This record gives sequence, structure tokens and C-alpha cells, in this order.
Amino acid sequence: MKHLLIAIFSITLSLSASAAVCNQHLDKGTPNDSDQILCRDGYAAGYNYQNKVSNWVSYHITKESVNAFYKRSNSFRIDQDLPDAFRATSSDYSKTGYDRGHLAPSGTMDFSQVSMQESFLMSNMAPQLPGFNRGGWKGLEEKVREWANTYSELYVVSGPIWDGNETYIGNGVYIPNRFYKVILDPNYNDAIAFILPHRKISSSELPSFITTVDAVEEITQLDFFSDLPDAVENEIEAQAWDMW
DNA sequence: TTTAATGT
Repeated sequence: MKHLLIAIFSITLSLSASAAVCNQHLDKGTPNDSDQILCRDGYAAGYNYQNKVSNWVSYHITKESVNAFYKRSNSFRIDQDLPDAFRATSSDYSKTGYDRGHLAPSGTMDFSQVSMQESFLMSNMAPQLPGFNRGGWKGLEEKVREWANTYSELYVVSGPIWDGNETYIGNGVYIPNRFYKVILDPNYNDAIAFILPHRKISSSELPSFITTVDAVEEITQLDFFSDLPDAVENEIEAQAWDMW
């Protein structure tokens, strides 16, 4: 019996190792280990215990997934998968003037009811000024959904930039100074990246924030798309995709 | 608004 259990366990391990990594969301690489990696239907997240915000969220999207739709729940929930002491709560954000801003957007995660609801876990939130979240950040998310339609499939990684001098809201949820988003088109081997200042920004300003994946890696110390062949990774990360 | 949110 014991041997049978070990055999089943080994088979399960090898199956999960050969299958898509976290529903394909980490297929092109894991940006870093962070304190805890959370795997959801719609995205993977690398959570930062000290800041109570994820360092990155990574998601694979397709034309089909972005066009499917379930009604937005607006039901923000504590992430019970995290240790108690490191969980962000809605009350941390309440009456602070900061939005509970999605890192992996609800409007992109709404291909099933479960994945839409999982996008409302507090581990997927960062404190964002309303003029940022409801302005340029929202505009960039819409642009990504348009690109998914045009290019049929994309890998996206998004998160905060920590400069080390941040203040916090509530019980220690740190306010990022900047945010990044990097986008890979795996079929044409093209990439584009953005570094956005955390202030009120409009969609029309977005082109001025285009940069390279290399620049985001240098600032964040993350390593994006590390499972691509090195030659491909080096080439696409040094140039900004000319698709805007 | 098939957006993203807050507050009552």
C-alpha cells in the first residue's frame, strides 16, 4: 500500500512537471520565487509578505479568453492561502483614498466565473490612486485585450516597482511608486514594456512610458520569460515592439 | 460599457 501511494505520488509529480506550469501562466518562466507563489485559473502571482502586495502577476491570454465574459462580481476577498499575518484586507484600503487596484485585471480574467472571482482576491490588489487605476492603467489593460484579439495569444506580467522609500496604508500595505507591465507575443517573438509613474495618468500618455523588458528587469530585479531560448530572449527584451 | 472603483 505504501509503495502504491508513493508510485501514485511520483506519477502525479511527473505529470504536473510535464504539464503546463500553472495553467500556462508560467510557461515562459517564473519572474522570481517571491515569498509565496499563488496559482489561479486566470493568473499566477508572486506575493511579497513584507509589502502585502504581489511582486508580479503573470498570465497567458488568448483571443478566446479575453472575449469570454462573466459579470463582474466586485466581491473583494481576503486570500486565505496566505499566512494570517501577511494578508491584506479591504479595511487596509478603506477610506485611504486608494483604490484596491487589480494587478491581473478583472476584465481580462472574466472568462469563467471562478477566474473572475479569483481576480478579486486581495493578493491580486495594490493600492492605486483612482486617477491612475481608472485612467491610464485601465487604458493599458484595454489595449492589452485589443492586442490579444489582434495577435491571438499573449503572455503578460505586471506588478509594482519598489524603490524602498514607500509609505503604507492600513496595517502595512505598501503604496508602489511606479508600476510595470511587460507583454510577449510568443508567435511573432515580440515584446513591449511599460513603466508607469503612480500618479493620475491618461491613456493618451501611455506611448511616452514605453520601454524595454531589459529596463524593467534592471529596475525590478525580476527575470521575465527566462524559459525562452536565450538568443530569442536577449533579442526581444532589448527592443520595444513597434506595434503601438 | 462586456471598465474599475468608492461609499451609502
